Amino acid sequence: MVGVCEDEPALRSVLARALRAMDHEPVVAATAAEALRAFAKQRPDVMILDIGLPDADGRDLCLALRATGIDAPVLFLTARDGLHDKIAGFEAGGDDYLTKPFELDEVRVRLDALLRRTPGPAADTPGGPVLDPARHALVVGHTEVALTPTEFRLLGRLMAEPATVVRRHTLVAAAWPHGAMVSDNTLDSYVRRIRKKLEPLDLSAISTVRGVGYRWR
Amino acid sequence: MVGVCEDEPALRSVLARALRAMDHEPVVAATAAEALRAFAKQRPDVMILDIGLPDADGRDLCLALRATGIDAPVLFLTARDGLHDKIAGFEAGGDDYLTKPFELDEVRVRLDALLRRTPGPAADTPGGPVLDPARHALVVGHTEVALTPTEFRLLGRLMAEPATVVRRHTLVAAAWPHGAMVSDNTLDSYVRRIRKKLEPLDLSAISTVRGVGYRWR
DNA sequence: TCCTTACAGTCAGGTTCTCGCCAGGTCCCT
DNA sequence: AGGGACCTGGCGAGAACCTGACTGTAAGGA
Repeated sequence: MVGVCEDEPALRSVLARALRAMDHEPVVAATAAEALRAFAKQRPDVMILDIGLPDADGRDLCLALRATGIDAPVLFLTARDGLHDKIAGFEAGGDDYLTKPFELDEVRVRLDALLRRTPGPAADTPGGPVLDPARHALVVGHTEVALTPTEFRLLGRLMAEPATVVRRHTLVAAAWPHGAMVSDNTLDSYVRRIRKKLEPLDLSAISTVRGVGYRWR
Repeated sequence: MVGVCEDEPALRSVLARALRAMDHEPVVAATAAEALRAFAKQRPDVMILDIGLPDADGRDLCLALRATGIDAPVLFLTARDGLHDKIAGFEAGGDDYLTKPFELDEVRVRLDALLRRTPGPAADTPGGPVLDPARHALVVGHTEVALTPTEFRLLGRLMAEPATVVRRHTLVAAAWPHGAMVSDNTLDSYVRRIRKKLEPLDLSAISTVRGVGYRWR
C-alpha cells in the first residue's frame, strides 16, 4: 500500500496509474488534511508527499504523520531543487527526495529501495505460525511448509482474519483471479491440500463451518 | 562507522575528513578488493561506493558485499547521471544514488536518512561461499568458480537475500540492462548454467519455487 | 586476414508439478 | 431415510521448468 499526497490532479492520476502498474495499491489524497485522515486509516507501507500542498507544507505533513505514529518511509516530490530545500526535507524526517520533472522509472526503483528496508510485520504472534511472503511458505518455528501460489493466497485470506469465519465466495474471490470459473468443489479441494500439508505440524488450524465457510483457528 | 570505497585520492580524503566532521568514523578503501576485506572486518553501518572503480564495477561490489552478509545500506556515487545507470544501481541493491558533483551537505543528510532506518547489525555467516567482484568468481574455501558477467549479477542478486524467494522479474531486472528483451527461457538457462558450475562443490544452492522464482540457501 | 575462444540468447524436446475437476464416500441436519 | 454439504483420492491438461544443443557476435591472437 502506497500513500500519495499531491494536489495537482493530472500528476496525481499519473502516479496512481503507475503505482497500480507496479503492483502497488495507491491511497491518494489531494490535501494534507485528507492525507492525515486517509493514511491513519489505511496505514501505507511507504508514502509519496508533494512539498507544495495547498493547505500545508509537505514537510509539516510529514512531521504530523510521524506524530500520529505513522512511521512509513517518505519520498518527497517537489519542483524546488535548491540544496536548502532538500536538506529541510530530510531534516523533517524524509527518507528520499526527488525533484520535478522526474521519470516514473526512478520513482519505481526508489520506492522499491525504501520498501526493501522496511522491516516485515512485527512478530506479534511469538512462536505461532506466520505466513512469510518472502519465502512463500508458512513458517512455524524453524520448520517451514512450502505453498503453491494459489494455496498461499487462500491461506493468506484465511489467516488475515483469525477466529472469524470467512465465507466461501470471499475465499474464492481472494484466491482466484477476478471472474474465474471455479467449481464449488475446487475450494474444498484446496482446503484439503493445505490441511494435509499442515498435518505434520499438528495444529488443528482450519475448521469448517457448514453452510458458511472456513475459519483459521 | 561509514565504509567508503573511492579510487580518486582527493575525493577520498575529502569524504574521510567530512565524515569525521559529522562524527562518523570512516573506513576507507581504494579498490573493490580492499573494500571487501576491510568492510568484512569492520562492519560499517552504511557504505558509500563509487561506481567507477579500477578493479570492478561498484554495483558488482555491492552485490558481493551483500552476498557475504553485509547488509548495511549503500549510497552510490558516480559521475554518470543517466537514468539507466541510476536504475541499475538500485536494482543491484543500492539504497540511494548521488551524481558528481555533489554537495557534502547532501551526502550528510542522505547518510543520516539511511542510518535512521537501519536496525542493529545482523548475524553473519562465516566460512560460506564468497563472491569476488574483481575476478567475477565465486570463491568457496580454496576453490573458485569463474562466472560470466551475467551469471555474476544473477547469482549476486540471489545470494543477496538468502533463504528468501527472489521473483523472476526481480532477477531479470538485476541481471540484465533496463528494458532488455529477455525471453522467459533465458533466465532458466542461466540458472541452469550456474547450477552446473556449482555442482562439483555440492552445495545444494539454488532451489526453484514454481510460479514465483528462485531461492539461495 | 583468418582462426579461436567465450559469452549471450534462443530453440525444441522432455520432465515435473500445479491446477481444476470428477466420482464416490462420509457426515450432519431435517 | 433422504438430501445437501463437505471430504477424499486420484486423474488429465497444460503450464512451468529443465536440459542439451545451436547460432550470432565480439574480442583476441597467430
